[in-house]
Amino acid sequence: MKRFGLPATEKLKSRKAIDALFRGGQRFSVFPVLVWHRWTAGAAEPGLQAGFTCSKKHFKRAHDRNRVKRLLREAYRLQKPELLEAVHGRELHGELFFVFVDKTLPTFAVIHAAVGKSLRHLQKKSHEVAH
RNA sequence: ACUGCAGGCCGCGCUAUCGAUCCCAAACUUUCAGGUUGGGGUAGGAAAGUCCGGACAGCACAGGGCAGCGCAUCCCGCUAACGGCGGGACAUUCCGGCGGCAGAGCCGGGAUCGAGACAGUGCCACAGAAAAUUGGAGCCUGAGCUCCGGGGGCAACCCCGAAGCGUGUGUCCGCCCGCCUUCGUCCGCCCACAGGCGUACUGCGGCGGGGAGACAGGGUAAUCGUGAAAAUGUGGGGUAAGAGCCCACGGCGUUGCAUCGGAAGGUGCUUCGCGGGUAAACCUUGCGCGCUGAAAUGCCAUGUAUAGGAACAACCUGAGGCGGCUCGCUUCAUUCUCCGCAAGGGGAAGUGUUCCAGGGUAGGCAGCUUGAGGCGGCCAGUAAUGGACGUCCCAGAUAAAUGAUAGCGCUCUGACCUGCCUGCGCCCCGGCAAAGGCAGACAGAGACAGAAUCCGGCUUACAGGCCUGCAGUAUUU
RNA sequence: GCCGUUGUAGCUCAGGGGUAGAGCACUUCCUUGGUAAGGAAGAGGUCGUGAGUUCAAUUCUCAUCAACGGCU
Repeated sequence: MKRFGLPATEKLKSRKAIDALFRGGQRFSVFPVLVWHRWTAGAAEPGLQAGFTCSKKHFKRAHDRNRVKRLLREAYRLQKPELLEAVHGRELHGELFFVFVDKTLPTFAVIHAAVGKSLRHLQKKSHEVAH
């Protein structure tokens, strides 16, 4: 498997799963990113599924929303392997959702830093869940 | 060369690393399927707005009426179709140039939701007499009514006064009778008054004309501060005053004829008329329009209520009428006919059994990308566009791919720096130099914007660049 | 993706061709020992934006921008 790949199976796509995550999941914020997460212990297929979004209120143009989501996805893709290893070791299934909450178009550096920090935080959270 | 207008076109590139998705191939694990490796493809001119027109799909469809919606100069053409596009013309209007005293006219370019205001209805604030068969002021007329007196002066004229309007306007003359009556006035007498008597004066009275005035009535539409707009303009005649009332020359519309044009329409003569504007007010005329939309539609998986469909069975919706009465025809009522209304047409209806399906769930497949397709030159055409030929397959996602980072290049911009060229000017005459051009360095910027069934248009957004045509300005030849 | 509605004062809304209004809020004054209530006066508008029709547009037409709602 590619170390930095992000195939469709690692994306959170089911409408039901997303609704459940927003209803029953936990969240924390590393500005300008808001992260929702939910963990299932002892899952048959351990792994991660992630989704990315931003508000239509803050970005009117579809072109700008696409840009924000691409940056989020790219930052996640490049920094996730560490977390993924930890998750596989503890036999967890994690559902993540990254929401961009700022109103101005960001640079890649800002996104990269925020996502990296939130992923380290997530690793701590997964550790708590496993024990 | 610059500026302006109109039209058309392009709308960043390359490399490396790490990814996403679709297609093809290979081997691997293997139940479907999945990942791995290799190769190839992957956003626009507007993908946007969703304003028109279609393709495609489902449903509906006896034939009309009303309503509703849309279109609107003429001719020809293009297109699958259009409210779109191309060419030419007409009308209105704007701009520039020529022309010229001013104009007429000519040339070039732009804009136009450009049918109808002699079918009807409505509206036109404020102001103004009046906003569409109007009548205030003014002007003219006017039967009858009121008034036109006195004084000075030779006279011209001056002064005071009538009616009336209103605060200074406006103010007569002729004739007849000068007779009759004694109406009027003055004086005297009788007398409380009424009345009577006497005397004198005036010219009373009648007729005709003129002037002034108020008002009933009538005529008139030339003038009237307005207003966006005031009833065809100018001149003459005409009249009590006036008026297209009449005439001449015009303006606008219209009838007919002639002529030019294929037509809209133009020109000339002629007939009749001259009651404004507004139809992006209602409306009228002509033409066109079934409805819903890929979340359409078909299929698979899951499948418990029993709303639905089909087949079969027998009693076949309810009420009424007719006949040849176990049956048939017909009327009314309820319901459906998938945007409205009324009529009308068509179909169906209750019960049981069996089968299909099915409240829900929100997964998958097809539709889904080969098409009014792209590219290339050729041919036809002024062009829109069409034709044949060759060649290519060129996005297909679905919490939604087409990207991220770094470097190099390209284009544009510059209160800066360096070099070179031209050299307005200054002076010590070979130096300094405004402004401009070229090259380099540095810095900044690279717009508008992201497919969602697919096409044709329209509209809107857009850094920068390129091309074509026309006009103007300057310079050179 | 498709369909529709609404933009008027700080807020909530009228006005549907002829000088832009109401309620609340705001400012000043009166009243009160003071505040509220009450009374009097006042200020505040590119009628979302741009074109057009008209003598005249908040109103009619077209385009555009924004907000909101519905279909599933």
